[in-house]
Amino acid sequence: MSPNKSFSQLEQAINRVEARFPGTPRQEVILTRLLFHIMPRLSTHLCDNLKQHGLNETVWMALLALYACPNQTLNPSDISETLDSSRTNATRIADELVKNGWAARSASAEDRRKIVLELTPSGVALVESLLPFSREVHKQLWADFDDDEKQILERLMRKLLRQLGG
Amino acid sequence: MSPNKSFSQLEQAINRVEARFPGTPRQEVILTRLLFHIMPRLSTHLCDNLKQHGLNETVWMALLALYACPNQTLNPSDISETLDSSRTNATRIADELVKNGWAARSASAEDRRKIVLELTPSGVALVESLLPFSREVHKQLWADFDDDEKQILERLMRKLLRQLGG
DNA sequence: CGATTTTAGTAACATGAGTTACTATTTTGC
DNA sequence: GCAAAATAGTAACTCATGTTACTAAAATCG
Repeated sequence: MSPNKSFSQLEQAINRVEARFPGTPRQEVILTRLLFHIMPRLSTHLCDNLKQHGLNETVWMALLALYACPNQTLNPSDISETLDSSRTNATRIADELVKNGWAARSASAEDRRKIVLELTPSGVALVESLLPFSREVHKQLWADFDDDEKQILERLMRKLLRQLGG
Repeated sequence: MSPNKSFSQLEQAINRVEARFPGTPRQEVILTRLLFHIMPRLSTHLCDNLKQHGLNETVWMALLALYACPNQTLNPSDISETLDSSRTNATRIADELVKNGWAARSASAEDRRKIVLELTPSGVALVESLLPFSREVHKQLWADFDDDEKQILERLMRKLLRQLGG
């Protein structure tokens, strides 16, 4: 993973830049950098807990998206939208799901441009066997945060997302 | 960029998974997903504002790291540590800096395993010309957040980072 | 001191995801 | 109804970065 010991090295760099060329919006820079520092660690953390079962974060989310659908079917475009990734990537994810027998591709009857991806029984079984595990990981990740803190954080993140046009 | 309209699609999926297989730690999942939703947008946002000047987020951070040093020199390993990326990537970043004439490579006198990267006058000029611009972007990004909110957010993010071993 | 371990840098390879370009199909608007 | 525009899926290519393997040069310690 990342070889860095802590965030402090970066903080010192910020301080020294300020000394040489004053005018840093210090807290704004720190907040932004904290996000960049957190994300690879969060990714790795969640992925590690899935890799043991032969899947990665993206494929897991796709499985959940399928599982969430009434008839557990989705078009690649829906995958792309729900996972917030490109249509190209949706094709790849579909390939991966089919290759592992977790979903099956078939042509759509009503719109022949479309492909239908349907979760197989094996896919359903995988989701239901991993869900409790995944939920435990999420609970532990946020275990140090009390209800107030989580509430505030959710509000602030939504605000940031809005600012970024999401 | 990302084709998704909003976060709501994902929230609905979370709700439907809960309906089918109860027990979701809802807020914890939402918080985690918000981070994943925010980051690509934040990356793109910051990158867009640098691409116009022929550099990307990583190279910009490396330039700043060099600029922050007393004698504006750094070893590739230092780059790797400060930017929280692999030594391999540090080599690539160094290649990029040298190729553009922003830094120069030379052998270290005291430790012959090491390479010294030194910011050139052209590199210094680039940093100082872009800094005000970059600072403006940061200020606007967090403009909707008051001091209290930023304070709390910083505290909570540091806590999360600690939880992730950063 | 000399053998072993650690550190620095890098190249070759692997992974994951975006961009562009293309085809087939459907929808729209005269 | 049909020409033009929009949409779905995909392949080929590109970009950014991590992993593994290797070499050379210190540092350690017995």
